Amino acid sequence: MTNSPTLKEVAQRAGVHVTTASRALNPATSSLVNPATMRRVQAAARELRYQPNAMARGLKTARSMSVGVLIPDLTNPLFPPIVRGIEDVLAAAGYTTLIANTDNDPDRQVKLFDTLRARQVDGLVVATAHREDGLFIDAHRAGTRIVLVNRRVDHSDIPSVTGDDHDGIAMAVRHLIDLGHTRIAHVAGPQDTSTGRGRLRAYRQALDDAGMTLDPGLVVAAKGFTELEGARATRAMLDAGKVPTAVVAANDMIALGCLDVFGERRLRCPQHISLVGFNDMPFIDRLTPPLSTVRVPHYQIGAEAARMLLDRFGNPDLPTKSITLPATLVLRESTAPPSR
Amino acid sequence: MTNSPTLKEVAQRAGVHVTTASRALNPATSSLVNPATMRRVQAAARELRYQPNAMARGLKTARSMSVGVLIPDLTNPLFPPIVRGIEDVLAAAGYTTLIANTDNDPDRQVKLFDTLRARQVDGLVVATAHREDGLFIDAHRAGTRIVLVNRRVDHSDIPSVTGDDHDGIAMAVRHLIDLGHTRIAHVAGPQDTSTGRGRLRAYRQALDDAGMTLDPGLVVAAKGFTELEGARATRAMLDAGKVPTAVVAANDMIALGCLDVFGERRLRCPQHISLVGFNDMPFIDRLTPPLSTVRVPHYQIGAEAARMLLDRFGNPDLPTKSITLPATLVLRESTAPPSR
DNA sequence: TTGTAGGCGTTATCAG
DNA sequence: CTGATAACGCCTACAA
Repeated sequence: MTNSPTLKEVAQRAGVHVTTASRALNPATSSLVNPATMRRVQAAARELRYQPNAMARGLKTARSMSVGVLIPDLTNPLFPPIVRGIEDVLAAAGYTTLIANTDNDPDRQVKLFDTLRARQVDGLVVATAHREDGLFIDAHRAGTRIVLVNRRVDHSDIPSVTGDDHDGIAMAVRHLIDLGHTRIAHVAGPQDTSTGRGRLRAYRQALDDAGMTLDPGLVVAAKGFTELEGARATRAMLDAGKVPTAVVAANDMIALGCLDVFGERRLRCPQHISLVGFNDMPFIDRLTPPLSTVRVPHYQIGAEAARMLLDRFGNPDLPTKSITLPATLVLRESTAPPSR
Repeated sequence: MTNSPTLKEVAQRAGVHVTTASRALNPATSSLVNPATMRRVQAAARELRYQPNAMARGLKTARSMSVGVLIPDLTNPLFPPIVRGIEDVLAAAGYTTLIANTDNDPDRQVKLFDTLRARQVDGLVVATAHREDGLFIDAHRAGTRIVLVNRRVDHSDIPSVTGDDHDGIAMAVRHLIDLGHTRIAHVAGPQDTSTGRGRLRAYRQALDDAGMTLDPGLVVAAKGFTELEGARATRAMLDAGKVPTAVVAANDMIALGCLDVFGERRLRCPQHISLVGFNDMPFIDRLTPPLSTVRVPHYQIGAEAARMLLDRFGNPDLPTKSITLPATLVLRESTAPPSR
């Protein structure tokens, strides 16, 4: 951006040494400087619209005051609220957020991770972790500050903030049972993610708790949390002759895919078949029909993760913790008693 | 991130001087170095997972290899596609994107602008400009590299990439006229933005071109491109006793607000009243009813803006240009002939 | 082809 | 309270 004024110029204008100017402008050290000179320096800084050069400062202090955020894809409406939560908390603390889209591509993820390292980010918020993600396990072990959001890594003590998957699914299944459903299917998510796996387990357990036996044909797994994959998996189930009266989708994107297939097969929702999603992502309430789903407080997840990261900056030896935020069942119009 | 290896360490491991290591690792200068030593250096770099410190490099080269992006709010589904377009092009050129949300708050915008300046961004992509936006006019004049997306600034030669608002609205109005509508309203956007103003003008002109006289009561302006404001403005129009048979909304968010009010007033869309939005933002096709709207290629707008910025980095004296990308009318189920 | 010296803008550490 | 000096990690003349 052309030529930013430097501290030296501010100092000259104020008639003091660079060091003094530095001290005057730095809240932490400004108490050591004469109020009068302080005012002069601040005036000069204001007049020149001085902004300290973050790169120079970072080089000296070995802190970039920036945090990297790894997400699969910003255009998936699930993530912007999380990112906003992160940004709002971080910005208030003076940190800048660097967002990187991995597109679920491991190579890309490594590359982006390295770019972020090159930029000397002080820490990372990661929404793309897989259950056995060597990249983050190693980095965490090596001392990189990482907080996981949404998904966890198996057998690892990387701190994390997630929604209550287990309880969310339990409520969804319970709700369908209460409506009278007995053939409840699950279109699961990818099993190499903690969310995909955890929600499937929760579904199994919920049926078990209700004393219902599970029909393995009513469980299919999507290979990604996408509409297309949700549709593919649902089609596979239906094509195998398994027609449930209700479906619990592993997330809202997958539920969208279910809905697409219901349309193809002339299955009206909720008259012929009920559907529950997961996440309550933006705009899912305006679908036809408005989707019943499990709400997870995404903004708070992001905000909490950022706070956790900041805490760890302050005290690097803080014990690892994992926060689970409560889920809520949001009933709209995609669920109804089974038709006979 | 703990202690990144430095160039010095790489050099030591390879048994060469720092300078040589620097040259070996830098594509531009690597031709000056002995192939054998080059291999040694590269091996050492790989083993240490060396990443050049972007801050140190930036300090020396006076370029941060980063670009700031100013948007109102990431959770508005209009923006993620634009941001993705920007990021994809920029990342391919080795640039990092810094996203900042202004929330339409001028003070916040100034603050974020300064933060970005502090980070020494090499340029800016701005989606938040107002028609008379002193901040960007001044910055542009002072030599800051800026490209505007979506919105323009009046009487200014800041380069920009926008969708074809005029043609888009013209097609929408034409379509409604062709369906037989004669009482066509416009819920306009904020008039201090080029999009809000431009679309209103286009609406007027389109009526005029069709030889229809404009009923001033059928034009209301929202104070923001939001669902709430769209609803407020629509309510005001209806409360004034003006009931159109069709509405052209200044964008999809406003259209959402229109739909809300139609619901309140028991006006069925499209049976009783037709509606056309603008932007074709994600998920607007899954509404009840699926919204007819004007599609603007947002990803391409972002990508094109990034390319323009890169061009200007390469040649700072490039003449300013403004690119307009074509709009398309997307007909879905929110428009129908007027009922009698 | 490789090494030496200096400096980018800032702050930490001394000394005055 | 203020000033001098060095250093952060990298790059770029210039010299060898």
